[in-house]
Amino acid sequence: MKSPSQPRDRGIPEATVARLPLYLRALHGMAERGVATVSSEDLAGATGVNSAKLRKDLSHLGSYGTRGVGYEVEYLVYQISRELGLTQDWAVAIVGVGNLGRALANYGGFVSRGFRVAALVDADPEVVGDTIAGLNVEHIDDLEAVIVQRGVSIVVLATPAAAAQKVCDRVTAVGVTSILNFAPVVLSVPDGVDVRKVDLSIELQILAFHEQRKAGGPLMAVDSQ
Amino acid sequence: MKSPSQPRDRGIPEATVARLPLYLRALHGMAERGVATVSSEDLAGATGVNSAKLRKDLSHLGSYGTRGVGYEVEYLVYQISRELGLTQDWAVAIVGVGNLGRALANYGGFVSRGFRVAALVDADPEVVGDTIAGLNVEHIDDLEAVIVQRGVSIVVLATPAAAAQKVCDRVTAVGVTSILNFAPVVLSVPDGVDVRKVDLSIELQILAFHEQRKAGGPLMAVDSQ
DNA sequence: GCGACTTTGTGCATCGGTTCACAAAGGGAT
DNA sequence: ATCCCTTTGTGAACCGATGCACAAAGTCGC
Repeated sequence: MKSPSQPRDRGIPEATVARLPLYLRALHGMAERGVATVSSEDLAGATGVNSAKLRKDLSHLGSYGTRGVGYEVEYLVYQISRELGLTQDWAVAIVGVGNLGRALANYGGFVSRGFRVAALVDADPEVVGDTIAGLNVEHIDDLEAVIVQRGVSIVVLATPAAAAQKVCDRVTAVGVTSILNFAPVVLSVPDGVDVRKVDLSIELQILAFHEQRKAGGPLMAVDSQ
Repeated sequence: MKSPSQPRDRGIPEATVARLPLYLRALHGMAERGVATVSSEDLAGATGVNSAKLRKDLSHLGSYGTRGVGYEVEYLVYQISRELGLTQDWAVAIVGVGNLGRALANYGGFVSRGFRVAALVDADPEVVGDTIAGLNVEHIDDLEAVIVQRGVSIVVLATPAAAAQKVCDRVTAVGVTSILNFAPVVLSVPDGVDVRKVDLSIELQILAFHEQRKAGGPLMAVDSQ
C-alpha cells in the first residue's frame, strides 16, 4: 500500500467532475469482470475520451496510478466514489409522479449509486396514496415535513412546468440546495443552490439541427457523446 | 420587411446551438402573451444567460435585431425554428418501452416541437401489441422495416444497457444518423452518426459532488443551470 | 542488479467560448 | 431635419479545457 500523499485538490474542474461518473461506470464493469489493473489507454477507450485527458482528470484526485503498470481498479473505484460523495447515502425526493416521475422512481441506476428514493410527492388526489416502486405517494401539502423528516438533500422536479418554480421555492426554503429539474422552465433560486436541468426536447432539437445540416450541405457534423 | 442580407453562417458554435432551444421556448411564451418585440436584456433575463452572449448567439444566424428597439418576437421564433430544422416534421422511433420509454412516448414536449413519435418498438412479447400513447408497440424483429417504411430519422434508445449497442448497430445500418441514448453505455457508431446521451444517474452524481463540497469546506459551489 | 520497456503525470501550445466595453445604427421627440 | 437616447453587433482580452509530446518513475526479464 502506498502513502496517500496528495490530500486531494480542493478545486476540481467542472468538466472533470462531469466525466468521473463515466469512468466510475466503466470501472465497475471491469471490477465485475475481475480486471485488477487498467491503463489510461484502456480506460479511455472504454469511456470514449482521450487518454491524456483521462490522466489529467485522475491526477486532480491525486497520484493513484503506477507508472509502467496503470491504475488499480478497486482502488480507483473507491477514490472516485469518495470524491463524488457516493460513499454516503443520499436521500432523494421525487416531486411529480406523472409518467416521468414514475419512470424515475423505478430507475435502477439511482439505487445502485448510493441514491435512495426517500419520498414521492404529488398534488393530484388521484395518485396520492398509491404505491409506486414500493413507496407511498404523499400529498404536496406535506412537502416540507417530508423533506425535513427524511433528511432529503436532493430534490428531483418532475412536475408540469407551471408548478416547478413554486415547488422549487418551497424546498429551497427548507434548506434543500441541490435540484435536478426535468420541467421545461428556467428556475430562479437563491445563491448557493445548485440546479441541473435535463430537457428531453432540447436534446432532440440539437439532433435535428445536425440532421438538417447533414441533409443540406457537404459539411458533415460528427458524433460527440 | 428588411432585406435578408446575411445568408446565415455555415458554422454555428456548438454551445450556441445548445442554447437556441432555450431561447425558442422563452420566445414562444412571449408570443403567447402577445409581446411583439424583446430586447436582448429581457430575453437574456428570461433564459438565465448573459445578454452579450445572447446577442452573439443570435448574430450567428444573421442580423435580425433593430438597434434601439430589440428583436421582433415572431420573426425570431421563425428564424430560430428554421435554423434548428423544426419547420420540418421529424419522425422519431422509441426503442424500449419500459417505464422510461413509456414516459417519453407520452411526453408532450416532443410533439409541440415538430417531433412525431412514429413508432414504438420492444423485444418483450408481453408488451408487443399493447397500445401506448395511441401507438401500437411493434416487435424488435421488425425494427429495420419500421424505420425505413415510416421514414424515421431519429431513434431514441430507452432499452436496457445490454441491448443498446445491438439496436444502435441495426439502426445505423439502415441509415439512421441521429441517436438519443438513455442507456448507460458508451455507444460506438460509424463516422457521421450523431449520438447524444442523457444519463440520469450522472446528473445526480454531479449534484452529490457539489452537495458534499458545501457540507465539507467553506468553498460554496453556486448554481449553473 | 541492471537495462530496456511501459505508462504515468504534466508543461505548454492551442482552441472554443465567455465577457466586457464601445462604436455604429436606428427610432422618436422636438 | 437634427439631436438624443436606446440597443444592437462585435473587437479584443480573458478563461477554462483539450491534446500533444516528453521527462520522470516504476516494472519485468535476464
